Amino acid sequence: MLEIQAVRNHTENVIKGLEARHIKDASSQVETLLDLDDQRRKIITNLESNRQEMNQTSRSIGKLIGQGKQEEAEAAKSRTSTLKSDIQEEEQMLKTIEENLFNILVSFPNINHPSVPVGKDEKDNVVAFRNDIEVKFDFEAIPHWELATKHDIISWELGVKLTGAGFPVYIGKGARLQRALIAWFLDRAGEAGYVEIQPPLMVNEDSGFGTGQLPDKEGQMYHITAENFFLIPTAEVPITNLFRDTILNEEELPVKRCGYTPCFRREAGSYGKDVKGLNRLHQFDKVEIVHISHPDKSYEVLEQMCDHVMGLLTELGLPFRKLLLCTGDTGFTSAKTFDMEVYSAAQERWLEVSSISNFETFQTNRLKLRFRDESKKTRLLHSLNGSALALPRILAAILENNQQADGSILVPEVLRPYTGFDKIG
RNA sequence: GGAGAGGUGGCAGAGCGGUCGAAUGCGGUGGUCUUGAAAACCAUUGACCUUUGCGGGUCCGGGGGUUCGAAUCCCUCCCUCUCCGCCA
Repeated sequence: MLEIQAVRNHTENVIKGLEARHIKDASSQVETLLDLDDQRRKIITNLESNRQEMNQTSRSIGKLIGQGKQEEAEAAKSRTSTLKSDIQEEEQMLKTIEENLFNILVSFPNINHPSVPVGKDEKDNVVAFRNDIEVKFDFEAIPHWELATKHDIISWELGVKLTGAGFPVYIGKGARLQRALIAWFLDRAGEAGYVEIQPPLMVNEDSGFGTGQLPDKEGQMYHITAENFFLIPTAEVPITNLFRDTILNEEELPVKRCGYTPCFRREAGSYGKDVKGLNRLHQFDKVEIVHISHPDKSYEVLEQMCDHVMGLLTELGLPFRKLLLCTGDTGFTSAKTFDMEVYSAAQERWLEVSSISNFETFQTNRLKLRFRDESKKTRLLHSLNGSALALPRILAAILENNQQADGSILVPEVLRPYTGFDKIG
């Protein structure tokens, strides 16, 4: 959620930012917002002076009665009843105005960083880096869903039997390879200074609001109605919410956390080749890194996080590219996002395996996550997170890119200590 | 699932319907003392909103009510803890 002060102080910027995001009627919406804010502050001023008088008068009544001045006490009482109705009326108005204000404010996406290219959709994203690994086959490469079935390491049918489409069952070496990836990712994150967290996989509404899934985006999450809990769509939600309503000391920064969790997404409306095999699932595994940063350092941190993820991809020997997302493709809560995509030689397409974002104060404003600066003032921190990494597409890429002419699949060197085997098949 | 207890400042823990943003202790910070440290002593120590500033206001789990006035009384919702039952 944008800070109202920021909208007030940098109005032009905000309007431009919203327009770059293709928000309809950005400038008139902002105008409405500022108008409401104005009304709000006027009412507060009035309300507070009435309350002041009310407090003082009420207090004097006690004294007057004590002194036996009944008449004066009665006069004061009648004054308070006038004040009381004024106050109630103003409170009601304030409540309405604040609700309207809040509704507009939560509907606004984050404003992009100036370095983010203006664009409409994924076609306008910019390739920021590409490594020089190339995968070529002198035989007919087959996609991972066929490889998985052939080696009996993933069963789509059994997943359907147990639950439904998008819930695959990993078997034998398939399961082991997943576990190896998770362990390796966590170990590497730990080496990079991220403290490992095992959070709950369900969160309450407050948590959903804190990271920006609620309101409005609840359709993307599985909802446990009996308890009003939500299955987490990413570890970002519980791990970032660890710091909800927190004031950190500057010495405690930066805060670095990581965690492995399954992620649950309804993915309503997805279909076609995008959802084939492991490309899009309702439940998948992911290791997430979360960073709470001093506002002056967050863009430095964003690059560090990207470097960490690129390091993983390099060690896995996968062809990848780093994309800077344009304004139209950046997520609702993010100010700047890099996606990492791995090339799948068998599918002949790029697969998104990581998304690394700086949310600046968009989440921390909702979370009330602040720190005390040198002058002892509280200020909002910046929050960032990134997948390091999401499992299914990495698994898909490994299977496809590492397939051999004899049909077997080589396990990347770095994973072998974790898998205990060198190849599948 | 059954029964009970409770939700107050960073923590612990008082609080008569009015002078309570709230005693006290611990912790934190600054100081005195000390070669230094500890101890002791003194002082200080919440967040938010509004205001250029002075100041003012709000907040004792959330919401509502009674009252001139509510942390204190009433209603309601939420949450936590303890015991019993069931159970990995």
